[in-house]
Amino acid sequence: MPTELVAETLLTLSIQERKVLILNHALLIDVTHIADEDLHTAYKYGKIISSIAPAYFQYQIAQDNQNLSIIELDIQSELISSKTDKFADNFIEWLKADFQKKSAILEHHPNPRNLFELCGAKLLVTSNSVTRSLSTKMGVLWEEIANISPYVIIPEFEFGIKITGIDIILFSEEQVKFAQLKTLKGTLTGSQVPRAKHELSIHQNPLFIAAFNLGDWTFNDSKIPRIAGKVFWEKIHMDYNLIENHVRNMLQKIDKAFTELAAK
DNA sequence: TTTAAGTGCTGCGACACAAG
DNA sequence: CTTGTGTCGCAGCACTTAAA
Repeated sequence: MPTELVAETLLTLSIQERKVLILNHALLIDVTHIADEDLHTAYKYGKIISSIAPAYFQYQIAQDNQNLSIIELDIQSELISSKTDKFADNFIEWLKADFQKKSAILEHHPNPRNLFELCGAKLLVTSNSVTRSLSTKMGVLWEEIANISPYVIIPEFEFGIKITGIDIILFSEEQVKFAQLKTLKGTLTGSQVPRAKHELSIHQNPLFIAAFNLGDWTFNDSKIPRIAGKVFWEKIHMDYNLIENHVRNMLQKIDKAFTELAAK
């Protein structure tokens, strides 16, 4: 068992090795003051990661400066579009498969799972699964795009570790912040809000983020700040208009593919 | 009266795990 | 090794109540 954990050693390892190392160190963290047992591991991971995060961010930022910096808008644009293009391609493939799957279900209709299947409404049943699936998958896309920034750490991508209630860790105003990243301001449904507050409140500098400044807030807490859209992306030195444009192209491409499949 | 906030309900996909 | 099942996190919508 190593005695201390520093960013420099972590950076030389594979994701899997990082995970093991962090797991081992997490065992030593005291959690007796955390009431909710379900959040014990989340608290441990938070502690470990916040201890190495400052150096980790410094490294990422230095590395970014050395290479082709994302501060260059054309480079940033290139990085974003590679994500959105890939997303569109993958999703359209999924769309085709989903249409076929739904056709098969409607032909045999063994056990209808919802009203649309029961009634053989092919386009409606597909629309239902398409919008839901699209929303969910895009949630991950925002994380991937944000991860382009050296001011961001996604624990899952970087360490292979999921922290309950934490999607993203970011460095801004000289602080390491633990946050949830959602699509819209109103993404969280009523019953999910108290849980989100609870999960965030055990970490230092919690933050609630909506990737887009759309809808109305459903998250409201006196101690946990919230930010949306451009304000967020600027904090991690990314250009909001660039992102919006690439996402617009992506969704229009997907929309077109959906229309064509529906017309068949 | 209109607007905002709070709550409960729904379905889909990813994942873990057990049963076959 | 495959298949079924349960849990969790993702999303949107309807409704009620309180505030402006």
